[in-house]
Amino acid sequence: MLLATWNVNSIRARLPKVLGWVQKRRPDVLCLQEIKCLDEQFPRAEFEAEGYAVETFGQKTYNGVAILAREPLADVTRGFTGGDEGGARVLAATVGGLRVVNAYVVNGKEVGHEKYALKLRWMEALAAHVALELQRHPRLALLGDFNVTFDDLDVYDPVGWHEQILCSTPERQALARFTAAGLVDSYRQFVKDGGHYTWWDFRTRGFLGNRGLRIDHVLLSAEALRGCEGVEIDVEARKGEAPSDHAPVLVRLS
DNA sequence: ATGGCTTGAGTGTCAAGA
Repeated sequence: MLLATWNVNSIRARLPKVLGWVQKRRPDVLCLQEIKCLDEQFPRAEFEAEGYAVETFGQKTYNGVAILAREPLADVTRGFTGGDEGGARVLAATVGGLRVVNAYVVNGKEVGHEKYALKLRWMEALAAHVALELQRHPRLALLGDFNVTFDDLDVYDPVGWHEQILCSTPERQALARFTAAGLVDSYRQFVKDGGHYTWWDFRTRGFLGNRGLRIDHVLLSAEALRGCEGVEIDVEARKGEAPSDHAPVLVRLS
């Protein structure tokens, strides 16, 4: 099973890019973040025509997540207890015996901002939710845009980003709650060196100099990790006309 | 450089992203 996550920064603005990528890579499960539309505005028919089942949890203008899968999506849940404050950001479903939890973590704006406090609260509530999901579904993947780096290996300029948003100690501690609950950062099981990122700033043209951050993650339970054969950040998808500012992350599971 | 770029909303310019 090929499992993927991609913050597409508007599915309607990115439709040709995402459709072309799906045709090329044929992921079995694709989790999307920042679809930025209502459920009824999602280009469902275009993906169904490619053989995908589609579940969405959207809202007007901001946020919004979706799961596409080549097998039926069962036990679909939208949001979680304690997560309403952040908007439409978490969508879960079971596919092929794997519990898939698709998350778009609150950005937080800047350290100390009220949205930063919301981010930390929201992540704590999500950790509690995922712990419950893990009890019921030992084979689980929590994946998406976490808006947090694990450590300085995930940062192109650790001095410049020191204790800044996406890199602060409290955010990293909140991220560590997921690993403490038994989930593993699949990427680091395979890639031990730095310089591998999933997001690059539009404004500074960060992609040109690979000035990026690794903030999109695929976390796997021990049972799911046992079948993990490889990981990839598809930087090719960050190139070309009108790309998202994020690249997709893929994992191969047996 | 509270900037630079991109999107959505809505038709002038701001909010939000990370």
